[in-house]
Amino acid sequence: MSRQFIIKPESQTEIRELSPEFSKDLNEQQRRAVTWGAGPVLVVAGAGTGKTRTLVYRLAYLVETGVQPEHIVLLTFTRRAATEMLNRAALLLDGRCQRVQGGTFHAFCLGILKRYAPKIGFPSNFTLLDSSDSADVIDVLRSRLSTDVRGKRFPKKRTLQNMFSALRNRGMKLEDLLESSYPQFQEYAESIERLFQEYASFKKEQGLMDYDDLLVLTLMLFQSQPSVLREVATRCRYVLVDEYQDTNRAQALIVKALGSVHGNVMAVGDDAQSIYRFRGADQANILGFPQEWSSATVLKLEHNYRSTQSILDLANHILGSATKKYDKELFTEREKGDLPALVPAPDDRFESRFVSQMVLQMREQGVALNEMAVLFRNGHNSYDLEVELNRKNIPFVKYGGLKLSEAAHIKDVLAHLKVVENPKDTISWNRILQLLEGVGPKTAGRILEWLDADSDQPFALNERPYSAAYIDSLRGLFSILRRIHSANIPPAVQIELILEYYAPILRRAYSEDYPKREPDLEHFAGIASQFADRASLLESVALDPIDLTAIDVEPEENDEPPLVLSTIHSAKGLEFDTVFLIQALDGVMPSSYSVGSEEAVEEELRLMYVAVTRAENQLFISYPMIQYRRYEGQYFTKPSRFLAEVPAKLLEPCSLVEEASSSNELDSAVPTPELDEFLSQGLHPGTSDV
DNA sequence: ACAAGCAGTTTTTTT
DNA sequence: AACTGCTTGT
Repeated sequence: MSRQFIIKPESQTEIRELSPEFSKDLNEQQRRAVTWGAGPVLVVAGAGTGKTRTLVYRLAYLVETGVQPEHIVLLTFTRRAATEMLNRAALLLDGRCQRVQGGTFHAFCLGILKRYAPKIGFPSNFTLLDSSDSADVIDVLRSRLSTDVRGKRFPKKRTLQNMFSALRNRGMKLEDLLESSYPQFQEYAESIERLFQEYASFKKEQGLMDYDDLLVLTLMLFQSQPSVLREVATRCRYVLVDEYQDTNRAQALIVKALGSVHGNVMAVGDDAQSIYRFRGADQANILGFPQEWSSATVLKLEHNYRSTQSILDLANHILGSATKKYDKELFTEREKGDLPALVPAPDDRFESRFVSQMVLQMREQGVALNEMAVLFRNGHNSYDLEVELNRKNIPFVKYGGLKLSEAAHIKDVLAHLKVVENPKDTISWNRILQLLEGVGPKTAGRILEWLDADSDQPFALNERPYSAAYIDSLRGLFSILRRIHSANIPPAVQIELILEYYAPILRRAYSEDYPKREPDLEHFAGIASQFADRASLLESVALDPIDLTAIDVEPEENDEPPLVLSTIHSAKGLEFDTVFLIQALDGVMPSSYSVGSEEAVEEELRLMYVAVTRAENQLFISYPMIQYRRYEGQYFTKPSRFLAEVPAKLLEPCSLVEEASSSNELDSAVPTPELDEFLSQGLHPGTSDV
């Protein structure tokens, strides 16, 4: 070991008082967190207690007291959260924190790996796989398996991908994973294990990394190259981690590594809002932080500034049945406010009409559309409502659900770009070749064998026994690839060229609904034009898939800011004057997938808690009493078990009544004897009209 | 032998 | 809306 010289910190000798204009914005608990000196600390921040504000002021405070911005690392859950916090801190400081290292764990690790990849046997221009890319790779390997497992109930690519992901970021053994989560596949353990190995070596051979690799390979790098770790960790004088409750084991180890030199780690989170277990998040990270960092202090933020007392009462009640949590009780100094309403609707249509009419009514009363949100468990829970909103001309944006870059037609376009960027990308080659008429899986595979990806001219067609059936379209494809490859043209123009080439293919491949897909391509072209080069476009799309409907292509000046529709997961960290929680059904919340496991059900409970605590003033929870299923036809639903026992003084049962003038539609829609039975065992509608 | 078209099943949440 | 398996057509 080389000699070490200890030098004293430059500015940190005394922690200065917060300047007065800072401290007047903070309460006592927040101020303690903001002005925390050195050493590990966990800030348990309940919903609506000013967690973001605290982090922003913490950033500003550190910079203000002389810490160099590039020595601060801010790790967040989304890139949006990082930019927002850095911008807000910059406002407090006249822009002096631009150089804070910030972003998601994945983006941060990508930055490290780009620099050090050769040290762990990867090329420095490795390709990043997004989740559908990696599923495609797995599918290729899966289809190569011997026939004894094909055709039987061998897990599908997405299932395999989820298994592999769980193995990696939780550090589990396959045997245990199968036993606990996939007992039906235990007989295939050997083949799955082999596939897992093959997937890893395939990625290494081809220079590919998936999301989990970004985390796990960074850890491997740190482990095998202590000098790299020291170099990185030395620059991490202050590490701030947001949403700590949703970190997985690998991420917790990365935090541990980054803090290994200075130990100034501030983790901020709310154990009650841990909702990403399915992705490997481990609530044990936040619950065990004090043990992991032996000298850690725990600070709590409990003063809620967001919600009325009534909403908070309901939230506290819901959380009351959670078993694992830090003790904290949120309080507010706000008024009591209206009771949250529980609204059973006869069916989906009624529920949509209720929400849309209520939205209009609230708008009349002066609540802006973008101050209201409709939340739901699954991306597709809002389809019916979306139709209704369109019919009523109510503008909305939807967060969560399908990503733009996961739509098949966008993936087609992206595959062309990827092939130009990396001619060895056989997955993308397969995709674009099969778009040609007369080319299927077999032919595509054969053409690929004939191609020479290593040559200087990867997009030149050499002499091969191509069939006349597709040779013309193949020439067309290569001609467009050559044009994009050769000229140094901006990505926007490259996209234009591809779109021009792709337009007839789109019409042929999606002859039924191509008019719906064409606007997405324009939208994508608009986003792509903002990037300086192809590589950064592809990287950004992989790291942070674009919401399909979240951005208007060109937001017009006097457009009213739209109503927000969002999955509960995507609404994390947001707040709204009025919240509608729809489809609050058993089987949806909690999801029927979760009911086998107590832990999973408890996560669904926290999800309900997150949804409820988004609301500031008004909260409406609704569900349809009847739904339709393909073959069974109509069937009766059950309201969410989390709401079934809530006393009426916390959650007011309401009923929907059709206005007298518009006939008795309601009566005829509901078979009455069964309805009576349903109502007698469940909730009793009150008399409030809507 | 292989591609294309049709019918029926199945959909959580996301970096 | 996408994926799978089956049938038909080249």
